[in-house]
Amino acid sequence: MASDRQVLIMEAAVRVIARSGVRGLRVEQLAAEAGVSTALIYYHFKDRSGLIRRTLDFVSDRAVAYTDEAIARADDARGELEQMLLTELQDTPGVRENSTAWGELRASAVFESDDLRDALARSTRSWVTDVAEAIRAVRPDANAEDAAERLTALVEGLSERWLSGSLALERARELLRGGIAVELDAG
Amino acid sequence: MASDRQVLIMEAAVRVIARSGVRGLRVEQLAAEAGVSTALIYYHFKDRSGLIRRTLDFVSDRAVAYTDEAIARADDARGELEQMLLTELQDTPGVRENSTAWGELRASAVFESDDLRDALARSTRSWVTDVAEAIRAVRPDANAEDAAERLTALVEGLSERWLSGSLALERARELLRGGIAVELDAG
DNA sequence: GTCTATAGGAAGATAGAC
DNA sequence: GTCTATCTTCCTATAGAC
Repeated sequence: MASDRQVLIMEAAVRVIARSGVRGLRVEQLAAEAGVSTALIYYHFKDRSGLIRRTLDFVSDRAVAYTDEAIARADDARGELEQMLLTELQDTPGVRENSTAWGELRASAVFESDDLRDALARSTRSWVTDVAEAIRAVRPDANAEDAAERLTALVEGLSERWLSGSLALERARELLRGGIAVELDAG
Repeated sequence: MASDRQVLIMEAAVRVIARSGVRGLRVEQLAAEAGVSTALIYYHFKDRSGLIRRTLDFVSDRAVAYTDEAIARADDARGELEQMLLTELQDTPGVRENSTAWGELRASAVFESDDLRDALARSTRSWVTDVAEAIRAVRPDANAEDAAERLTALVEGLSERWLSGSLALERARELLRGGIAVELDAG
């Protein structure tokens, strides 16, 4: 249900959000980035919060795509799990953009409508479920749901620390690998 | 360096930020909350961003105070560690306010000056160090630094999920308790 | 130090032509 | 579907009296 034009605008929105935050996104600035007029943005997305809401969906779809690619590169169940989580902690432009935007959307949802919060909760749940499944593939006896929920929350916490300059990327990745090991060791 | 009036205003600012976010903070609204005029706020804090910067220092000082109180209530080393971390996941007005503001600080630092980022990194580091020490008191042989960094990042991740409506508070607390157990079990 | 009143400027949103 | 032009609202910040 997203036209080419809409995709173009949402791609630009992710770039702007990654650069200035949801809070810093100005419709006029986005229009310039996308090479369209502000009126067109309102035409396609109704209003600013509609735009943000649609962009959130867009970002989480892209994250799913990244994750799928990452899984494809793994050659065993353990590697698949590591890939699923470590993918979010990578300094390639696309991933960094996506992670930054995701963190922003999460943070701004604290003050936004139930609509945005629900969408975010659904995306989160779906990610957790996928990770739980990957954990079961490695350790069928584990409490996979809890471990998955912790590991994904850990990824978000580490990612936010990385992006806010409190933690070096390589250190964040090392901590995450350790966290995976710890969860898989535990009953 | 903070007069009574300034403290009054910053306390009100934390309440407003917890309710509307840093981006949602309106100077006029803050003036009403604090029971002063907008002009007085500019008189004391120069401008909006000066106010926010000072308020964020105020928040991290308060977080340290909460943690100290929590530690005092514990009766053994393990309880001390749990208190230090679980304190941040509590739905009392003061803590929720502080957690919300802290999350806002972290999220907005992604796009702010090095000054703010450095202050945040220092506060984070100091928290991690305290937690690492508490871990060593329970398990002297543990890799306390890594565990502390993961557990505090986990707290932030869970807290953000709670505040953004993706996770029930009691579930977040349960996951955190589990996380502490898992880290203490591991070598 | 503190207030009232207001200047001045963004930024979201829309009207109307093409 | 898309643009140019503009309206209106809202908000930061200051001037000036007390």
